[in-house]
Amino acid sequence: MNFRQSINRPTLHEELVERLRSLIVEDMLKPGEKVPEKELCETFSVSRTPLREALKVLASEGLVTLQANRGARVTDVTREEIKKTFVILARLEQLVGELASVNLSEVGRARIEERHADMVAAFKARGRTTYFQANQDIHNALLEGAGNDILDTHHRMLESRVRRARFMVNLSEERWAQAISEHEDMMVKLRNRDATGLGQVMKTHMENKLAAYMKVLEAEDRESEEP
Amino acid sequence: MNFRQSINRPTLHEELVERLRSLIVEDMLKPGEKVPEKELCETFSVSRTPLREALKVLASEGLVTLQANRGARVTDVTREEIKKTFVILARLEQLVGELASVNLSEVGRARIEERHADMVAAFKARGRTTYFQANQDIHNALLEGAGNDILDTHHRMLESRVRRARFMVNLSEERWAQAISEHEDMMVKLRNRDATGLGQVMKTHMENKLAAYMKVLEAEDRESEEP
DNA sequence: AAACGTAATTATGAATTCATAATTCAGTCA
DNA sequence: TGACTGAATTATGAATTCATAATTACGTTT
Repeated sequence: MNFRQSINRPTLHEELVERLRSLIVEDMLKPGEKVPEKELCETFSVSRTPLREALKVLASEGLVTLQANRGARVTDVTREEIKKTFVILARLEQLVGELASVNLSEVGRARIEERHADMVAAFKARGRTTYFQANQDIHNALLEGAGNDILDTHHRMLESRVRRARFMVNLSEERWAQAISEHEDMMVKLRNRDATGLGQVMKTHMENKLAAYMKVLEAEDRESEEP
Repeated sequence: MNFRQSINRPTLHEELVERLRSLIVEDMLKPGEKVPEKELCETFSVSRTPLREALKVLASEGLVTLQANRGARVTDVTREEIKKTFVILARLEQLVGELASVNLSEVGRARIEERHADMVAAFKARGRTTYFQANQDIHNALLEGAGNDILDTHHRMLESRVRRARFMVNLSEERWAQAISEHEDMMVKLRNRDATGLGQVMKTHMENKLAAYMKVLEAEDRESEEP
């Protein structure tokens, strides 16, 4: 039995890392903005020490940028960096696919199929929130099913940097339909335990996400040029 | 002109992260050992605050493990974790190869060829230290040539966890020769700007490193079983 | 002597304090 | 009016202090 869990009272800075990460990923703290140390200390009612420790950790993840004597700012992820991150994520996803094909239990696979059905239903009903949730669940389940916690850690780090980007991508109806079709493909490959196949699809899936995102951005660029 | 450099006095905790990382990677602080907070404060003559900040960062990189109210220990990387790390590294190396093939300048490539020649010479003279250095330089140059700094960051993080492992691997004469031959292959692919090819070789190179490492460990296991 | 319990010591997490760098803002001069 | 100067204010990095958890040392009991 595992007693760790029950005793485990996470330390303040750990909790703060989580909370701050959420604030950034959920876009409550916007890119480029200064991280209001004092204010956050008050809202979380902690002293500066653990908060600053948490900022150091987030900085090492790249979510926040520190400047000596000028405090922390939410990293403004440039388009170039988003590209770079997606390129890496695509490879990690490929690996996730290959590993999950081999390591995922039948029970786990069945659970993913269920969530997949939910996701398709959400698509048909155009329920974006439900869709996003199911989608997220599937990816997390695959990641967990891969059985490589270090892969998991790095995947999460990279993903948090481009989370905002991923949100806006699926807005296009065309891309949405394409994503669903890619997911269908993933389920087929998973059913057949086709490691290489699933890896390939997941890699492509991610690459298409990037392509769709860049397309959205370019459209925005054109708009702002000639209003 | 860039004045940043001249003004740039890195903060204490940043410097400490570097120093501590070195201590761990160079095996001055051994796995499983407690990180002697007080002692290190004295040797670096800093207070506990920046040192502990540095430890938090190293913990997020996985180099150190924190336990609430029990301080920090150098992470004892298990065999399983080394495997998991190598698997990821192999994929990242593959990506490095593909990107470097495309992005590396001719000048950069020439410089790598030079270092490659040094490495081969070191191999022939059985100069391990020189060999390791040249090898490291080549990999760093490729990583830099890939032109993806985020890839670089994550690669370094993962590599630092298995640094010790990589050191002992090349000890076998057989593996050493194989590594040289793989490097020759890499140079050919790089000369031809064969992105897929270089990626493949580099992936395999890393996978072979893992295999060799596991072989060494298994041999050690057998020894300890029947002395 | 070994096992237990308890007091003393030490180490740790977090708050507070302190020195200094950065920023703001009022006042001056062109 | 607007750019510049320098004092006042604020924010930041780092040292110190404080409360508490963990560890050690020691004495007691069997």
